[in-house]
Amino acid sequence: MADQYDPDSVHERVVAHWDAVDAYEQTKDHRSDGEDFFFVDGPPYTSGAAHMGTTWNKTLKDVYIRYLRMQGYDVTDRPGYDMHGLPIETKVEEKLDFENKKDIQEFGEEAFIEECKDFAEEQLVGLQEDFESFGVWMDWDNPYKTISPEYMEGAWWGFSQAHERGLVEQGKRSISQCPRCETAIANNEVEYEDVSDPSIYVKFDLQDREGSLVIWTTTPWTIPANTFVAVDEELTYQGVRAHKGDDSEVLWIAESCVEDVLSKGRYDDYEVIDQATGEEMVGWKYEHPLREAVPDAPEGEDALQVYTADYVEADRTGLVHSAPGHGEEDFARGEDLGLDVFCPVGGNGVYDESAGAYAGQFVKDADETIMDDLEANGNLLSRGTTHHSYGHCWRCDTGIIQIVTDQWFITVTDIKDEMLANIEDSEWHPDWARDNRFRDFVEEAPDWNVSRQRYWGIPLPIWLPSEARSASEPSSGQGPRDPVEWSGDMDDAIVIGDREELADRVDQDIDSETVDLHKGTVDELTITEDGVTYERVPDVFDVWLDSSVASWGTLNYPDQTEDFEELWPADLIMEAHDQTRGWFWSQLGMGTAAVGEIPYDEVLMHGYALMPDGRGMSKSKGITVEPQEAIDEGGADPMRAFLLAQNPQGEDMRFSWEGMDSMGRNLNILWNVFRFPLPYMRIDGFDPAEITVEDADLEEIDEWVLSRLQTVEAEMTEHFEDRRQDRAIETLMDFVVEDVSRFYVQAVRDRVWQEGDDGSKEAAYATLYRVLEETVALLAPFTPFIAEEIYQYLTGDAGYDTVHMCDWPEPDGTLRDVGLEDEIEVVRAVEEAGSNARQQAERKLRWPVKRVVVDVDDQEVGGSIELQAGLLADRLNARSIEVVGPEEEWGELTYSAEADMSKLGPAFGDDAGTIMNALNDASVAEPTVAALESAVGSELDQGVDLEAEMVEFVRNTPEGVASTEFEALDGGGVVYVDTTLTEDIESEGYAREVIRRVQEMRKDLDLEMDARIRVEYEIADDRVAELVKEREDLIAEEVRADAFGGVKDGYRKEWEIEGVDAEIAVAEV
RNA sequence: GGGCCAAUAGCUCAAUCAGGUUGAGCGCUCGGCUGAUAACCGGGAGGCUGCCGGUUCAAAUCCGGCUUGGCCCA
Repeated sequence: MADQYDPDSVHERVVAHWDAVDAYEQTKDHRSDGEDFFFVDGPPYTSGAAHMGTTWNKTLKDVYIRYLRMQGYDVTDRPGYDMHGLPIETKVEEKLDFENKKDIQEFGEEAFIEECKDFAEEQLVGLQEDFESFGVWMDWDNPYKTISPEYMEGAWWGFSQAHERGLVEQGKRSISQCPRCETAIANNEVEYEDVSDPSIYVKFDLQDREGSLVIWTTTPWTIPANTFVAVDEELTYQGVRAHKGDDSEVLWIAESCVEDVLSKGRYDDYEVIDQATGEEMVGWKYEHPLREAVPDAPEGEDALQVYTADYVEADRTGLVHSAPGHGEEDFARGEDLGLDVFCPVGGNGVYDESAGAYAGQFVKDADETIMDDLEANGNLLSRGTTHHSYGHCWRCDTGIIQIVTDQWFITVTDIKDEMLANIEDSEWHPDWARDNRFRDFVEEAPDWNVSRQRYWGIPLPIWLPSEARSASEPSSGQGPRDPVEWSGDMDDAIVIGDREELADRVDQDIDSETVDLHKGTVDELTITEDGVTYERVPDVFDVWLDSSVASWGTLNYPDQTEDFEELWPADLIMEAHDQTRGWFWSQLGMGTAAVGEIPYDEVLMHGYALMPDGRGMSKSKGITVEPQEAIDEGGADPMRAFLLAQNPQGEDMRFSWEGMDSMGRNLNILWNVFRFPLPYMRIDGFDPAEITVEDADLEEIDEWVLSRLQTVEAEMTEHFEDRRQDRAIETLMDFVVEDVSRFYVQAVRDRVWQEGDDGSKEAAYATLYRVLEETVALLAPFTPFIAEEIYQYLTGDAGYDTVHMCDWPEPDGTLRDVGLEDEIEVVRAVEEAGSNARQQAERKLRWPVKRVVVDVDDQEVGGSIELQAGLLADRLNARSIEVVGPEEEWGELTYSAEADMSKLGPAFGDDAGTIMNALNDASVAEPTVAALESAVGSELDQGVDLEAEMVEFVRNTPEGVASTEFEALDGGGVVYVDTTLTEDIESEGYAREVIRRVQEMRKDLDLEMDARIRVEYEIADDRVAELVKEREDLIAEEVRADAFGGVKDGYRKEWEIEGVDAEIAVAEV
C-alpha cells in the first residue's frame, strides 16, 4: 500500500484492474435486470477537443449514471456525437484551402463529403479518448453517430412524421445568409461584432404632394428593394420647410427627430409648415429613389406607399425604409400587407439581373456606388459612417446579409400551444430555467428553417416532381419528357420516412441495409410514380435537426422498435444553459411535431465553465484551462471531485486550481484514514467477515460514527435526488475529514494500539472497516479511481470485482442514534473550548489536567456532558469532569469589578479614588451591584451607593484555572480547565514526554509496528528522573519495551525535555 | 437594445424563498502537536453583504433603479 496518495498511480492501477476484470461490462450486466432508466447523452460536436465545459458536462453525466446504477437501475448510457454541419465543412474547407462553394464543386461533392466524414471521425476518436481519460463510463464501443444510416433514418422518420401532421412546408422567408458559405444560417449561429457601416439619410420624393419622406439606413444595398416606408401610427410627423442657401425643400420627419435630421443635412434654417400622425400618412405615395438604376425595382398599386408597422421607433427619422425582400420584420409586415417580395440578391451576395445597373456586384461593394447615385439624383440628405454591432457567420466571420429565399420549414408556430403544454410535462433543475427562459423562448420561436444549401448533412428526404412523360408514351418507353413545375402543395411532394421505403420507391436498385444516405448517394435517386418523375431537393438539414432526434436516434428507431416502445421518452438529460435555445428546444420542437410529446422528463441545466477570474473561456483567444492540464496537475479524481463539488443547477462554474488541490487534500485525508488501521489489522489478522459491527462489542464512539454514517447516507441520497450532487460530495467530505479523521480516528488510536486479543480493538476495527467500506461506495460515483483502489484493498476477493457494482448504501435505522450524535456534538464543542483554555494556560495535551469544570446554561447540554464525561476526560486528558448545571453557580468563581472613573468621579468627588481602589480590590461571589456594595462597604467601613454603569464585572477564576466559552445544540456555557500541577500529574507528563521521544526514535529506526525494544534514559535533573521512573510501566506499555537499561550499541539521542537535558537510547530486542 | 441568472471575508460558497447580532471551508498569520507525518490541533486578523433609493421597529434577505459579469435573444 502506497504511503502517499498519488492520484496518477492510483489511476493507472485502477484502469489496469478495470481492464483485467471487465469492470464496466460487469457493472452493466449486474444491473441488466434492474428497472430501466433512459438517459440520453446530448452529443458533443466533433470539431475540436474536449474543453473544460464538456469535461464538466460528461463528469456530471458520469456521476449520475454511476449513482443510478448503484440504486439498481439499468441505465442507458450510449454516448453520442454530433458530426454533421457547417462548422466541420468550414474546417475542411480551411484544410483544403478552399475559398467558396465553387472550389467544393471542383473538388467533387462526394469527395468533399468523404473528407468531412474523415475529419469528424478523427475528432470523435480524440474526444472519446479525452472522456475516457477522466473515468467516464459510457458505452464507448457503441456510440451513436449522427452520420450513420440508422441515425439519419431517425431524422428522416421524425421529419416525415411532422410532414404527416402537415407541419412541413416550403416557403419564402427572410433568412440570415452567409454569402461565403452560400447558405442560410440559424439566428443562433449569428455572432454580433462591432463594425463600421455607412449611415445615410435618404429622401423619398412624395408623389401627390410637395416634399419627401426622410429615412435612415446603414445598408444602402437594400434600397433597390425598397417597397414601402413604415411609420408609427401614433407618432406625430412634421412637414418642415428646410433652407440651405437659396434653396429650400419640404421634408417629412418625426417631430422629435426634426432638429437632429436637419443638422445632419446641414440646413441653415427651417419652419414647420404641416403636421400629420403616422396613421394619417398611410397611403401617401412616393417615388423609388433608384428607379433609373434599377428599372425592375418594386412598383405597383400597393407598393411605394406609407404603411404603419410596430417596428418603428421615434429614432433617427421615425420613418423606416422597408424591403420585404431583405429584413425579417419587413418581410413579415410585407406579407401581412400582401406586397410582392423583391429580392435582387443571390445566395452569394451578388446582385442579379433584376438589380439593373448594379447587377453582378457584391452587395457590400455596391454601397458606395448606390450612395453616389443617390447623391447624384439629389436623394441623399446626408452620408456618414456609424459603429454598431452587426451579424457575422459564426464559422467564417463573414458579414451576413438578410435575403429572402426558398427554404423548408417545420411550422412549429402551428403547434406552439402544444409545445407550451408539453413543457409542463418536464421537470427542470433549476425550475426557473423552464418557467422563465425556456417558456419565453418557446413563445417567441418562429417557424423552424431546417434547410441548408450545403453538403455535409442529412439530405432532406423530399422528392419533388421534375418531369412527366407525355401521356401518349408507353409506360416502358424512354420517350421525350416534359419538365414539370411543383405546385408548391405538399400533397404533390414525396417525403420518405426510412430506408426501406426509400428502397421500395426509388427507380434505382438499392439495398436498404447498406445504402448510405448522404448527398452523394441519394442525389442520384429518383422516384417515378403515376408517370411523373421526382427528384430530391438538393438541400441538407440544419445540423440542429440532427441532434433533435437523439431521443429515438439513440435507440436506432425506426430501424429497431423494441427499445423505443420500452424506454422513450428520456428520463433525464443534462446540458449547459446555452442549450435552452439549442438542444432543449430542438428536441421539444421535433418531439412535439413528430410524436406530439416532449422527448424528456427531466432536465438538469448546468452552467458554463469559466476562467478562475470569471471570464468566459475562449479557445480562439487562448483563454482556457485545458482538462488535460488539470488532470496532469491535480489528477483525474481531484479534478472530478472539484467539478462535482460545483452547483450543477444553472450557475456558471469558475475553475479553481486551489479548489482542485483542496479536493486532492481531502482525498489524501481519506487515504490516510484508510491507511492508518491497515498495519494493525494485519498484525492482528483481522477478518472483516468474522467480526462485523453487528456482533462486535461496540463502544459508544463506534456507535456514534456509525450513526453519523447513516445520517450522511440519508443526506447524500436526498441531495442526489434533488440533483445537487455538489451538496452530496460536500456532506461526504465533511464526514471523512471532520468526523472520521479528526475525531473518530483520534479517539480510537489507543484502542488500536492495544496488544493481543482485545474486544474493544476488534470493535474499532469492525467499525472502521464498515465506515471505510461504505464511504468508498458513497464516493465511487464521484472519484471512481481512488474509491476502487481502497475498495479492492479492503474487500479483496470477498467483494465485487469493482466498487461500482455495489448498491448505494442505505441508512440502517438500527445503527442510527440522533441523541448520541447530539451528545458528541456537545463533547466536540467542549473539547474545542477546553483545548483553547489549555492553550491559554500553556499546558499541552500530553500533560494531564486535574479537572475540567463545565458550567452550562442548558439542561440538555449538561446532560450530554455528564453522559459523555469519560470520553471528554479522555479527549481533554483530564483526571475528572465536573458539570455545573444551569441553575447552579460554580462555588469557586469570584467576580471583581473595574471602576469607570468617568462615572465614579462626578458621583463621589474626593472619595472617588479610595472607592476605586476598594472596587478594584473587591472580589464577590456573584456579579451583582448589591454584592459589590457590601464588599466595598465592609472594606471602607461605610455604605456606598453604586450604580451598574459605574462598574464592569470581570470573572475571576481560581489560581491555575483557564476558561473559554462554547456553544452547542441550543445552549452553551463555559469550560474551566484546572491546570494545577501535582506530583502525579508531573510524573505522567514527563513520562509522556519520554514516550513521545522514544516513539520518534522507533520511527527513525524504521522498526516494525510490533517490534520489542530496550530503552535506556538518563535525565539531567534528579527530580524529573525520579518522576519518570515512577511511570516506567506506562512507558514500557506505550513503546513496547521489554526492559529498561542495558542498551549497548543502540540508537542514542540527546533531547531537551521541558528545559532539562536528557539522553535516550533504544535498541531492538 | 431586450430577457434570464449572478454579485456576501483574499478565494469558493452558505444564510435570501418565509426580514431579527451573518457564517463555513480554503488561503493568510501566530502558536501547538507528532507511530495518519506532504497529516493534525488551537488562536487571530480579515465584511459599509456591488452601488443608490424605498418599504419596515428592523433589510444580505422584500420592492425600484443603477453598475459589473455570464448566458440567451435582437
